[in-house]
Amino acid sequence: MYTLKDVAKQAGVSTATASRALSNPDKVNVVTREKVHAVAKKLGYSINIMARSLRKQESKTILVILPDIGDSFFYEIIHGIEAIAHKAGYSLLLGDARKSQARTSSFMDLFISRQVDGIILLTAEVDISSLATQSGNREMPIVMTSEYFPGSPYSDVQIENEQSAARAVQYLCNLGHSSIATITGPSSSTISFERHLGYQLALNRMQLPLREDYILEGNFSFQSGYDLGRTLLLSEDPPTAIFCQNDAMAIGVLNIAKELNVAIPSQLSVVGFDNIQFGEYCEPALTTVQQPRYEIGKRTMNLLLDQLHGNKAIQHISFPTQLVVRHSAGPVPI
Amino acid sequence: MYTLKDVAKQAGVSTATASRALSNPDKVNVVTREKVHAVAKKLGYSINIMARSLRKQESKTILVILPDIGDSFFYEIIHGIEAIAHKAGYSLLLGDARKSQARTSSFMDLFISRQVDGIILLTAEVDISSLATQSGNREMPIVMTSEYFPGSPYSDVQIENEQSAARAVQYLCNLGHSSIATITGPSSSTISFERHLGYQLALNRMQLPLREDYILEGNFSFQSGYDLGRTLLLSEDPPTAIFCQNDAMAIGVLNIAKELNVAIPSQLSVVGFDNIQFGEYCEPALTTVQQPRYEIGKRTMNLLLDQLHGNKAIQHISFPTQLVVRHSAGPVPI
DNA sequence: CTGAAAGCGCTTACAG
DNA sequence: CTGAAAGCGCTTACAG
Repeated sequence: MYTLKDVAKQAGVSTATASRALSNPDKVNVVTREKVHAVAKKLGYSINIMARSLRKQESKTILVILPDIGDSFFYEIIHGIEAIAHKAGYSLLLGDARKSQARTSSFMDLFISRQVDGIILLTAEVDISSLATQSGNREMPIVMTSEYFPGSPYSDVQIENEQSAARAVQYLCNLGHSSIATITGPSSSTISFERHLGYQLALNRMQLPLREDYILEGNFSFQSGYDLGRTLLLSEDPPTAIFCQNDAMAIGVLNIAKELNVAIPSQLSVVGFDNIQFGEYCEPALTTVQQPRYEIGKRTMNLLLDQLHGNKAIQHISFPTQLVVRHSAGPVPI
Repeated sequence: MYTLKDVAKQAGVSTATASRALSNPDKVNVVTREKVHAVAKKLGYSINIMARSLRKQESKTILVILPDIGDSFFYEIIHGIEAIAHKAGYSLLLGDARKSQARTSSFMDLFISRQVDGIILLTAEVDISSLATQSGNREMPIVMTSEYFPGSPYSDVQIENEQSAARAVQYLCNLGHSSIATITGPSSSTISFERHLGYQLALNRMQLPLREDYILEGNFSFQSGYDLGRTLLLSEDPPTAIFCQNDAMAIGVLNIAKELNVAIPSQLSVVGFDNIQFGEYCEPALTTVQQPRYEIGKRTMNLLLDQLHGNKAIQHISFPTQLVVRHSAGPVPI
């Protein structure tokens, strides 16, 4: 393993010059520069970025905190983040929120403080105040996406949750449904709250009553969709349509419906939210709401970059969505 | 942001002692130690690991290279790796192989050299020789899993691919099938090769002929299963069963079968491999081969730890699997 | 355009 | 048990 010192010596220059030749080419005479480059290449020299980071007091690393590293919903977002980050010379460090919580001492504590120049939060399930404290009053650039805090002091990029949900429910109304139930996310989730607002809005617009027994709180998991779907289908007055606040729950509903021999979409219509890959391969393929996840990721990282470059203004961005009509929703049964 | 120097000063000791109190508690007088700890806590001090890494010449970081960061197949393995790594004080850095390839200069080049104490390869799609060169003859501890090179110079942990595939195909035979096709992975894949050996073995055992037209090469993607499934189903003499070398392709077959109105399992039996989460929610639920992914991940990291601790012996570990019988395979149609 | 020197925040022989 | 000092591999004012 060669160091800058080796390169400098072989090139017959000081380490200062070698460093400049490699990192600030135009501050160095062209012939010197080329000599250094040649030697570096010959030796297979590669910089020790820990040393550089230590010296420059920046890690060129972004911490991305996800709710669950196993949930594929986030990957397109991450790819978007990565695309921009890479162009700007930043690397990504992926952190699992559940662990971060538990490991206040080791994980957060360690990473937050110095290893990381900024943070992207894909979850609201972090102790944001401890996060602030940990970073020792040094203001850590933070951007949230996918989830956020109401009245958040951080920039965030979201989708139009309310309108999107309203449009999905409206779609069911247009198919003739008037008994439309909903399975929401956990009450702690802001986006769930907003999507539920959309559900209410659509019903309102159609002058349909809000029925308590048609509003069930899930937790965004397949299992909760399955369980609550059963509750709805076995109730005295089952709905003819269910709007699920995410696809995993919608797929859960599809499964329990199948089990109970409730035909979809002829007897029950189901609409999801997110457009995860699997929804396309469901039986029947899931009608759902598509978010521009890659774009969201890119935008999120760009916002963070802004902050990293000293722009303090906090921004709230909202992307529109699209209803993806497939085969899990149809006309109301007669 | 406080440094060790601040802690030392406030505690009235040298930085050497402060450092020892924090990292090597028993090398320090108990009262001194506690004073240091108290100050550290009061100040919210957290170590700058870049400085430590630079000084100790170790990063306490493991690079995990995956074929595709979006493929959820790998997450349980990663969780297993993480569990052991964390206990041993290591962090994980996730790398996407496609990018690593393309970015020989930035990604690999940078990470391989010093940021990382060891590497876990979940793919064979890396230029292993460049990897060796990049690491500058310093022998980098490497363990492979999920995929490997035949006659690999690295330790690896695998599953019994051949036996597992043979058992799956045997299961189809036992259901009365004799027209059993297979959709394999790419020919460059060692595990695909082994699974195919298992297919051949089972057919052989049952004295069934190997038909060239029943052996199609896919690439482990949903789409290839879909496409090749169509080829098989529309052929003159379609098989009554298809063994797919992974679940994504099996689900592709399920979908095209549905489209072509081929009933599963009454007209066509399908068996997959891997037991990805989605297979359980398919219609019908997928019969497949279950690998102990979490255990595999743990074992892999343990092997790497061995090497990190100086144990040079290379080991090849093989885990058994289990056939998960669900509803995508049934008796041969009469 | 180039170099000597200081310093980023740690750890660790070496003395005492 | 404790401290002074060197050093990990860089970068960057400061001089020249």
